[in-house]
Amino acid sequence: MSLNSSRSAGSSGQRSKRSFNSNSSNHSANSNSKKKKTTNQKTLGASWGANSHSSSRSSFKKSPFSDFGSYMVEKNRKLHNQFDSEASSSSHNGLNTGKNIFRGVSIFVDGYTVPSSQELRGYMLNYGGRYENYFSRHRVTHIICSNLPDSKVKNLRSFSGGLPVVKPSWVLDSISANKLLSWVPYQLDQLACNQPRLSAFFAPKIIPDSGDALRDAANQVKYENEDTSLVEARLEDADESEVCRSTEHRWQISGESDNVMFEKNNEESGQELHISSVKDCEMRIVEMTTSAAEDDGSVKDELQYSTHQTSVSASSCRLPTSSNAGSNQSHATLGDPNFVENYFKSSRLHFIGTWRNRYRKRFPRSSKGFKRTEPNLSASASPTAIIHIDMDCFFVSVVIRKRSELKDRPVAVCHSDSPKGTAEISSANYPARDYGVKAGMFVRNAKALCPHLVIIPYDFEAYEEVADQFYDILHKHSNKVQAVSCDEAFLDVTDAEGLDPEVLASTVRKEIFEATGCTASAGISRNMLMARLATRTAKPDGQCYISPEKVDDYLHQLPIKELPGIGYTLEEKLKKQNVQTCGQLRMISKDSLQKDFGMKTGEMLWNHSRGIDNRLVGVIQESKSIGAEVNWGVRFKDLKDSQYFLSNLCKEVSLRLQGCGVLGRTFTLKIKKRRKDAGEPVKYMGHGDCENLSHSVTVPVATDDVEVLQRIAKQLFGSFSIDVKEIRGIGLQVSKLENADTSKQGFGKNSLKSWLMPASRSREEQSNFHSVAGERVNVAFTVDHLTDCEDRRTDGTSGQLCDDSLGVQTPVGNHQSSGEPTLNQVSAPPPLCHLDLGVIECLPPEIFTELNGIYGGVLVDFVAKNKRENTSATVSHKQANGARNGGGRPLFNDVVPGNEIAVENEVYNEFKIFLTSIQQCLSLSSGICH
DNA sequence: ATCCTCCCCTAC
DNA sequence: TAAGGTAGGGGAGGAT
Ligand SMILES: Nc1ccn([C@H]2C[C@H](O)[C@@H](COP(=O)(O)OP(=O)(O)OP(=O)(O)O)O2)c(=O)n1
Ligand SMILES: [Mg+2]
Ligand SMILES: [Mg+2]
Repeated sequence: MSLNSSRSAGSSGQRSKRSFNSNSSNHSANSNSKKKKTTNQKTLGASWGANSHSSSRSSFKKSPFSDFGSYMVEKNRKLHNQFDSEASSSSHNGLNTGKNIFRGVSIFVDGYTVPSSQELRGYMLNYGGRYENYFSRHRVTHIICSNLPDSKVKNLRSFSGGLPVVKPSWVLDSISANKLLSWVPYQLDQLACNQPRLSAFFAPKIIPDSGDALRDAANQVKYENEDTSLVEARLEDADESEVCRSTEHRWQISGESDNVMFEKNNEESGQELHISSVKDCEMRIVEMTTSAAEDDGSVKDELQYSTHQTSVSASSCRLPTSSNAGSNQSHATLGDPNFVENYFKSSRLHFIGTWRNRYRKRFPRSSKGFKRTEPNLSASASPTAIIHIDMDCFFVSVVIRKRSELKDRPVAVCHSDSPKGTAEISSANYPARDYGVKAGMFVRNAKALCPHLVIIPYDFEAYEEVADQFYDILHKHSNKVQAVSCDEAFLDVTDAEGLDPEVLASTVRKEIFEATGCTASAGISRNMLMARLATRTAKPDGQCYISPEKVDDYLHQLPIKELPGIGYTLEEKLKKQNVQTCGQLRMISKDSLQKDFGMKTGEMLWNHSRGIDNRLVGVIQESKSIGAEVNWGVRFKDLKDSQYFLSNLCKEVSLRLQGCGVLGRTFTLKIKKRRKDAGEPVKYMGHGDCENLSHSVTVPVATDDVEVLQRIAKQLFGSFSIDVKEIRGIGLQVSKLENADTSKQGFGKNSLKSWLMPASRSREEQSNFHSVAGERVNVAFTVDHLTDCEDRRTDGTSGQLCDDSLGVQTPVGNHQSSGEPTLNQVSAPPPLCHLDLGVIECLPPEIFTELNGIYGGVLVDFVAKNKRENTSATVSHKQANGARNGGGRPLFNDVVPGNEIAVENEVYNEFKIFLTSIQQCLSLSSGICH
């Protein structure tokens, strides 16, 4: 194949073969030194953004008490701020009936506790104490912890600095007793002889020595393992039992038909233990579900999320006795209470999955994709020039760039170096690939293929840094950059006048190498599809141009699996039609493809097999959904485990929403349920063969509030009626996103917001209150909500315009926004903080109850709180401050507006209709609330 | 037709 | 031990 492919635009270390375009004259490898250390601008809340991450990491080394997981910097900042405002507000909301039991007490919670640190925080908040997210000898008066592993006791002893280290039951018992009890009887047993030591104040709580430890372990690998029963099997992932059983199950192992190990895992052929307890468990879930679905004002507290204030007032007397401190540790993976956090911290897929959002923050540029009708076709229009560029074996390259002794050896990135391990290879360098080692493979299979494979650990921070440099360079050379992933992007260089795209690609690659010490490869062609394919040919450390005339030749022999968009399943389906190459694919008519695979997919197949691709290189559009899921290490012993886990997942999702500045209305809970007959997965702590279930609900008020999320998630969870022991994975996804700023302060031209607004915002509005409201309700609500409980951005325009997020904020007085055509659309009900207390208080009780239900039960507390406060001040408070959990009410209230309600006011009447329509939306869109 | 929900598929 | 996430595209099938 006479494609114009060249190598070595950048590397001199292993200066290779053909050098493209001799322009790359002299860039020696040690030009590394002149690297401009890219600055630490980076992202705000995201984990590996150098700013947050490296700072949190370095502080982690010094201060063992700082939280360091994903988003934790942001989280702690918020938590800190929140405590004060929550505490001050709760001092007015009547919850702290128990007076200020903990006045003068300031606790720091270390490690896993029962109840959770968040619950303890809630107790302190409501009973006059303080809660510190970070340890500080100056502020903390008591350290709370229970049942630390011995390894940690020593450290605890050294940093406690003479402060009391007591069990959580001290807090609970004090609440029960309604007075502050002496902490002495509650001193941690393990520290009974508590010796104050000021010195080792910053002794690490956990030692992040992973790198060397891993390598040491590698060096002392025992090769005793001779069980190598190598069997020809193509399916890595399957539990062995499944291999024989199911023909239709999809094994996601891509293109791995080589030798892999096939182990017999015949222990425990899936017997059900404790049938009775399983049944019992199900019963309880069912009970919860129905009670939640029915109109049931009083709620079972023991099944609630560990949200502080609520349970305090309702069950503070019961909790202390019911929860045995430290007895039950069976959360996911050996009872790590911070499992979610820690898990994400180590997950490579989480890293690459969340990278995009970090990139968004780093380059919020809104230079939008350009429109062109026929970008692809005839040469008559200015021929497009697309460059696709991708780092070579990215994760490996970054780590070994300074270890030249490894460059020619087979190397792979993996958590484990065990020849028996089921850890996955993340990336393998090219020498390793010669042995057949590939990303996604179990390390034991990789080792079997390549016994001398060198395993190196992850370094997410470094990946993030190199990715930053990578994109800095790309943006320098083109303003049409479409990020694909942390190591891969498209450039549209059509408009790069006078610049040969190949020269440009070469330049860019050279700069990347000089800046990062890592090589990249590039493909150049007329569209994104062909550019991407060209990159494959170019790798490693090369570039390749595919001219329009060569496209047919290039594709003819190409296996269809190589086409982006064709994965395992499509390949298999097409194989059944005797289609293996693009040439064969072309023989099938578009109609036939569309009949077999659907309209869009059929067309995609038809187009791609011909090298046609009409996509445009464009800026990443705003995100449509945000979620988090964990499908590894998930093993629940009882309902409590699962709810604790889910609660943490909600926290994570809430933080991500806040981190992205969006609120969401649709919530989807995904559950992986062990398939019947599926035994313990081949992969350690994996999910194995599962059924994937999902339920979703759409609420009328967009939110990012953790408590609302928890409430919703719990409700959804209940709707599954699943035995928690069968759960192998959980995920929560939020969609129908709205911009938080416009949602919270933008005033829809056509929504309830304006007339529920505090009068202070608009005098005019106030004076016209009745008439205006009446009119508008008529137009906007009765019509729209009935026809359309649809998602809508707060700005009617599809939302990408910066104008709206920036300035517009149509001052309320402008409410008429005069006869906008958008009157036909409607916004969701306003955020809590925008409700006019006066209006709310005057509502008839029935309507108030309904509204409260719509707001997830927090309205009652909102009113209670605000009645005692300066109303105007609360407007600026974060919504969460007002979103106090209202004592475990069901998420949705089923009180149907009674027909007999005396309507003395037209406004109320319209409002009632609005509520009713919302109610309909709710009950229809969610299968769980009738 | 067009929407919605519940999936499946794909890519990194 | 090990860290199988994330988000968009899209199809099937039901409700409107
Ligand atoms: N199954 C996978 C695929 C990718 N990655 C991570 C590691 C890779 O280094 C990075 C980039 O993915 P690429 O597909 O670009 O693969 P590489 O860069 O490693 O190799 P190549 O030279 O083929 O691009 O994403 C991963 O962890 N697991
Ligand atoms: Mg790559
Ligand atoms: Mg890539």
